[in-house]
Amino acid sequence: MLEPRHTSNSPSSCNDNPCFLTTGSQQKLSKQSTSLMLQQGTYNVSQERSRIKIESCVEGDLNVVSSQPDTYANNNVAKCRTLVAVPAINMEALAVVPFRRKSGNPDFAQRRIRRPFSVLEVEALVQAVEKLGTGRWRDVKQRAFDHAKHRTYVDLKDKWKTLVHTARISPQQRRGEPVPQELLDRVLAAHAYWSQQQCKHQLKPL
DNA sequence: CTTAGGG
DNA sequence: CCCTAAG
Repeated sequence: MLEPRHTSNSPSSCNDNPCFLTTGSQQKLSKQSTSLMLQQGTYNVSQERSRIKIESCVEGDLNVVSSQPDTYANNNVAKCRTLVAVPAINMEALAVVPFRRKSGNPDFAQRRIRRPFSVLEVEALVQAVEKLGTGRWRDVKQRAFDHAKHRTYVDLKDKWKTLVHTARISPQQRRGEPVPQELLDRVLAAHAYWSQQQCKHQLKPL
Protein backbone atom coordinates (compact mmCIF):
# COMPACT_ATOMS: atom_id res chain seq x y z
CA MET A 1 0.00 0.00 0.00
CA LEU A 2 2.50 2.55 1.11
CA GLU A 3 5.37 3.50 -1.14
CA PRO A 4 8.75 4.34 0.35
CA ARG A 5 10.04 7.81 -0.47
CA HIS A 6 13.15 6.61 -2.21
CA THR A 7 12.45 6.17 -5.91
CA SER A 8 14.70 3.21 -6.49
CA ASN A 9 18.43 3.26 -6.88
CA SER A 10 21.03 5.90 -6.01
CA PRO A 11 20.55 5.89 -2.26
CA SER A 12 23.28 8.40 -1.58
CA SER A 13 23.03 11.88 -2.97
CA CYS A 14 23.32 14.17 0.00
CA ASN A 15 27.02 14.76 0.40
CA ASP A 16 26.70 18.12 1.99
CA ASN A 17 23.50 18.84 3.76
CA PRO A 18 22.78 22.55 3.43
CA CYS A 19 20.03 22.13 5.97
CA PHE A 20 22.56 21.67 8.72
CA LEU A 21 25.12 24.34 8.03
CA THR A 22 25.83 25.85 11.39
CA THR A 23 27.28 29.23 12.18
CA GLY A 24 30.64 27.62 12.61
CA SER A 25 30.85 26.94 16.29
CA GLN A 26 29.37 23.47 16.54
CA GLN A 27 30.75 21.55 13.63
CA LYS A 28 30.71 18.36 15.58
CA LEU A 29 27.03 18.58 16.28
CA SER A 30 26.34 19.50 12.71
CA LYS A 31 28.22 16.53 11.41
CA GLN A 32 26.40 14.21 13.72
CA SER A 33 23.06 15.56 12.66
CA THR A 34 23.99 15.12 9.04
CA SER A 35 25.03 11.62 9.75
CA LEU A 36 21.70 10.89 11.34
CA MET A 37 19.91 12.25 8.31
CA LEU A 38 21.90 10.03 6.07
CA GLN A 39 21.17 7.02 8.16
CA GLN A 40 17.47 7.68 8.25
CA GLY A 41 17.22 8.33 4.58
CA THR A 42 19.51 5.61 3.42
CA TYR A 43 19.07 2.84 5.92
CA ASN A 44 22.67 2.04 5.40
CA VAL A 45 22.82 -0.20 8.42
CA SER A 46 25.27 -2.93 7.69
CA GLN A 47 28.16 -2.36 10.03
CA GLU A 48 27.92 -2.49 13.76
CA ARG A 49 29.37 1.01 13.85
CA SER A 50 26.21 2.32 12.23
CA ARG A 51 24.13 1.37 15.16
CA ILE A 52 26.55 2.93 17.57
CA LYS A 53 26.38 6.10 15.57
CA ILE A 54 22.60 6.23 15.66
CA GLU A 55 22.42 5.64 19.36
CA SER A 56 24.95 8.35 19.94
CA CYS A 57 23.02 10.83 17.83
CA VAL A 58 19.75 10.01 19.51
CA GLU A 59 21.18 10.47 22.92
CA GLY A 60 22.85 13.71 22.03
CA ASP A 61 20.29 15.46 19.89
CA LEU A 62 16.82 14.05 20.12
CA ASN A 63 16.97 13.38 23.81
CA VAL A 64 14.59 10.47 23.82
CA VAL A 65 13.25 9.89 27.29
CA SER A 66 10.89 7.21 28.43
CA SER A 67 8.14 8.92 30.37
CA GLN A 68 7.11 6.30 32.85
CA PRO A 69 5.02 6.82 35.99
CA ASP A 70 7.18 6.90 39.08
CA THR A 71 5.04 4.42 40.85
CA TYR A 72 5.42 1.80 38.18
CA ALA A 73 9.12 2.33 37.73
CA ASN A 74 9.91 2.09 41.39
CA ASN A 75 7.74 -0.88 41.87
CA ASN A 76 9.37 -2.77 39.06
CA VAL A 77 12.87 -1.95 40.12
CA ALA A 78 12.17 -3.01 43.64
CA LYS A 79 10.65 -6.31 42.63
CA CYS A 80 13.18 -7.22 39.98
CA ARG A 81 16.29 -6.93 42.08
CA THR A 82 17.20 -10.54 41.73
CA LEU A 83 20.63 -11.96 41.11
CA VAL A 84 22.95 -10.14 38.72
CA ALA A 85 26.02 -11.82 37.32
CA VAL A 86 28.88 -9.45 38.01
CA PRO A 87 31.79 -10.09 35.67
CA ALA A 88 35.06 -10.04 37.52
CA ILE A 89 36.98 -7.60 35.35
CA ASN A 90 40.47 -6.36 35.91
CA MET A 91 40.43 -2.63 36.36
CA GLU A 92 44.15 -2.53 35.65
CA ALA A 93 43.77 -3.96 32.19
CA LEU A 94 41.04 -1.49 31.30
CA ALA A 95 42.97 1.44 32.66
CA VAL A 96 46.02 0.77 30.52
CA VAL A 97 44.20 0.93 27.19
CA PRO A 98 45.03 4.29 25.60
CA PHE A 99 42.29 4.28 22.92
CA ARG A 100 42.76 7.81 21.60
CA ARG A 101 40.43 8.55 18.72
CA LYS A 102 41.77 10.71 15.92
CA SER A 103 43.57 13.80 17.15
CA GLY A 104 42.82 13.85 20.81
CA ASN A 105 39.08 13.51 20.39
CA PRO A 106 37.68 11.19 23.02
CA ASP A 107 34.41 11.36 21.11
CA PHE A 108 33.06 8.57 18.98
CA ALA A 109 34.72 8.84 15.63
CA GLN A 110 31.94 8.77 13.10
CA ARG A 111 32.54 6.83 9.93
CA ARG A 112 33.14 9.10 6.95
CA ILE A 113 30.49 9.20 4.29
CA ARG A 114 31.04 7.24 1.09
CA ARG A 115 32.60 9.18 -1.74
CA PRO A 116 32.69 6.98 -4.82
CA PHE A 117 35.68 7.93 -6.95
CA SER A 118 34.70 9.64 -10.16
CA VAL A 119 36.28 8.64 -13.43
CA LEU A 120 38.18 11.90 -13.33
CA GLU A 121 39.61 11.04 -9.96
CA VAL A 122 40.59 7.60 -11.15
CA GLU A 123 42.29 9.22 -14.11
CA ALA A 124 44.27 11.50 -11.81
CA LEU A 125 45.18 8.64 -9.52
CA VAL A 126 46.36 6.42 -12.34
CA GLN A 127 48.46 9.14 -13.84
CA ALA A 128 50.05 9.92 -10.50
CA VAL A 129 50.83 6.28 -9.76
CA GLU A 130 52.28 5.78 -13.20
CA LYS A 131 54.71 8.51 -12.33
CA LEU A 132 55.41 7.95 -8.64
CA GLY A 133 54.73 4.27 -8.12
CA THR A 134 52.75 2.44 -5.47
CA GLY A 135 54.89 3.10 -2.46
CA ARG A 136 54.61 6.83 -1.95
CA TRP A 137 50.93 7.58 -1.44
CA ARG A 138 51.68 10.75 0.43
CA ASP A 139 53.30 12.20 -2.67
CA VAL A 140 50.53 10.83 -4.88
CA LYS A 141 48.03 12.62 -2.71
CA GLN A 142 49.86 15.89 -2.91
CA ARG A 143 50.33 15.73 -6.65
CA ALA A 144 46.89 14.59 -7.71
CA PHE A 145 44.57 15.20 -4.76
CA ASP A 146 46.12 18.07 -2.94
CA HIS A 147 42.84 19.97 -2.99
CA ALA A 148 40.58 17.06 -2.15
CA LYS A 149 40.29 17.43 1.58
CA HIS A 150 38.48 14.12 1.93
CA ARG A 151 40.88 11.92 -0.04
CA THR A 152 43.68 10.88 2.28
CA TYR A 153 46.73 9.08 0.97
CA VAL A 154 45.40 6.00 2.69
CA ASP A 155 42.21 6.39 0.70
CA LEU A 156 44.23 6.61 -2.49
CA LYS A 157 46.16 3.51 -1.57
CA ASP A 158 42.90 1.70 -0.91
CA LYS A 159 41.40 2.94 -4.14
CA TRP A 160 44.37 1.65 -6.06
CA LYS A 161 43.88 -1.72 -4.45
CA THR A 162 40.28 -1.86 -5.56
CA LEU A 163 41.22 -0.61 -8.99
CA VAL A 164 43.67 -3.44 -9.48
CA HIS A 165 40.97 -5.82 -8.38
CA THR A 166 38.39 -4.21 -10.61
CA ALA A 167 40.71 -4.49 -13.57
CA ARG A 168 41.06 -8.21 -12.98
CA ILE A 169 37.44 -9.21 -12.58
CA SER A 170 35.01 -9.44 -15.45
CA PRO A 171 33.23 -6.20 -16.44
CA GLN A 172 29.95 -7.77 -15.38
CA GLN A 173 31.08 -8.08 -11.80
CA ARG A 174 32.02 -4.43 -11.60
CA ARG A 175 29.74 -1.92 -9.89
CA GLY A 176 29.31 1.79 -9.88
CA GLU A 177 30.14 4.14 -12.70
CA PRO A 178 31.95 2.00 -15.27
CA VAL A 179 35.63 2.86 -15.36
CA PRO A 180 36.96 3.14 -18.91
CA GLN A 181 38.76 -0.03 -19.89
CA GLU A 182 41.61 2.11 -21.06
CA LEU A 183 42.25 3.27 -17.52
CA LEU A 184 41.99 -0.22 -16.12
CA ASP A 185 44.64 -1.33 -18.58
CA ARG A 186 46.93 1.40 -17.39
CA VAL A 187 46.23 0.29 -13.83
CA LEU A 188 47.37 -3.24 -14.57
CA ALA A 189 50.37 -2.00 -16.49
CA ALA A 190 51.46 0.36 -13.74
CA HIS A 191 50.82 -2.29 -11.15
CA ALA A 192 52.94 -4.81 -12.98
CA TYR A 193 55.71 -2.32 -13.54
CA TRP A 194 55.92 -0.99 -10.00
CA SER A 195 55.64 -4.49 -8.63
CA GLN A 196 58.95 -5.55 -10.06
CA GLN A 197 60.58 -2.19 -9.62
CA GLN A 198 59.31 -2.23 -6.06
CA CYS A 199 62.63 -2.11 -4.27
CA LYS A 200 64.69 -0.56 -7.03
CA HIS A 201 64.82 3.06 -8.12
CA GLN A 202 62.07 4.61 -6.04
CA LEU A 203 63.40 8.08 -6.64
CA LYS A 204 60.87 10.25 -8.36
CA PRO A 205 62.11 11.61 -11.72
CA LEU A 206 60.08 14.80 -11.33
C1' DC B 1 53.59 10.98 10.52
C1' DT B 2 53.87 7.56 6.59
C1' DT B 3 53.77 2.48 4.97
C1' DA B 4 51.61 -1.43 4.19
C1' DG B 5 47.86 -4.83 4.83
C1' DG B 6 44.25 -6.98 6.88
C1' DG B 7 39.41 -5.99 8.63
C1' DC C 1 36.33 3.08 4.65
C1' DC C 2 38.48 1.70 9.13
C1' DC C 3 42.16 -0.01 12.21
C1' DT C 4 46.82 -0.34 13.26
C1' DA C 5 51.38 -2.74 13.58
C1' DA C 6 55.87 -1.18 11.90
C1' DG C 7 59.14 1.78 10.34
